Amino acid sequence: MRRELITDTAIRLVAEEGMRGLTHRAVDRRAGLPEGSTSAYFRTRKALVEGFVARLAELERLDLMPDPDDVAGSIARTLDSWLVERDRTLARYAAMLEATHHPELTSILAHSPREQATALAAMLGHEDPERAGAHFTAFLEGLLFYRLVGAGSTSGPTPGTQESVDDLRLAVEKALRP
Amino acid sequence: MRRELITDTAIRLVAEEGMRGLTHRAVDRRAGLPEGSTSAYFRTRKALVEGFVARLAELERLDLMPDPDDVAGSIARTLDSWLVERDRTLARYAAMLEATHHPELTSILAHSPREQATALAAMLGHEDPERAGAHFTAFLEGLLFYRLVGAGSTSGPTPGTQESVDDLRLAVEKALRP
DNA sequence: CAGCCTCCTCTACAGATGTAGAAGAATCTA
DNA sequence: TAGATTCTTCTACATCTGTAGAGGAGGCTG
Repeated sequence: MRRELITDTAIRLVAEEGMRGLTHRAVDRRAGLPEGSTSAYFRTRKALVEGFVARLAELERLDLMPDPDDVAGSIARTLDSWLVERDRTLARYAAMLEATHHPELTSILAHSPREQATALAAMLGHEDPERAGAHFTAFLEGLLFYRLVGAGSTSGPTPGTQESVDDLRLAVEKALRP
Repeated sequence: MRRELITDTAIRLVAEEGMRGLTHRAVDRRAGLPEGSTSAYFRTRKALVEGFVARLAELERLDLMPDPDDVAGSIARTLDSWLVERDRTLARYAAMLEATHHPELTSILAHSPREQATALAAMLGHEDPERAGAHFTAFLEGLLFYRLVGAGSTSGPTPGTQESVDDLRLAVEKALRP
């Protein structure tokens, strides 16, 4: 339980201050724990990073498989929820960037929406489901990134509003067209 | 000139080790400069970060406006070149994430491909160029991110090859369809 | 009850980091 | 050439960070 308090705090810290802000003592302070606690649970920094990434993966292990009656709508709602959970999504980006030079994180992070997207594309009758799935995934990834940290973060509709969901749905619908 | 050596080294460092690896002394060592050099040119870490981001923006200030005779192809080639320039693009992602909690970086980074994308969408006869431009930009952003740090980084074609450009072109063509 | 085990807190310490200033080297100006 | 100005290197120091171990609090087992 202390363990989760620590990893959850780490996620918030990374979202707000970047990987650089993730230190044992900073987590202690932020979580209101006595100094040394984080260091006791995660002896090395590597362990702390892996712990926080694992927690992230655990929190995100919701399936992307959409409601067949409203594919675009349900995907749009999922995306919007990720925009609302800003901290978690930002922390995930930081973790993905980190995985670039620490390959062991890749396996922890892999929640592989790609296979799901491929399956989805096949389901919808694309001729090249493999590629279409990849492009579709890329598009979702891009929508999210664009709206959260890219140019769309200042200009787009406010996450959590109907307008935001509608905007996303329009984009998703377009991406789904074969 | 020493200044550029320092900022260019900083870009490489950030790409390879993340923001956490960006320290005055690390830059000195990496650039083969005597200890203290980076600290002399950029007295504070904030200055160092701003310096490296500014250099990044300077290097990327190439216009995205594509060849009208081969819109998809020229965009695909630009994207592929960004995949090839892996370090620079990774550093840009790190900088964008950093800008999330250091707003002053936003203005340095703003190279606004969005307006260009909007104009492009209008040119191609979209009914809602504003929105279509945003979606198009998001899609490009996503393609890049997906292939460089996302799931596509392990499975996609090798950047710099014809196959890579072709794959990107297919995606871009699709995104351009009204 | 005694002993044991787990969880937690505290403290220590070597090394890294941010920052600043002193002093030397190089270049320019007159 | 002499002096002034800028560029460069070196050094110092307070603080932060990663890491480890000693020991205490509390509960569980027999």
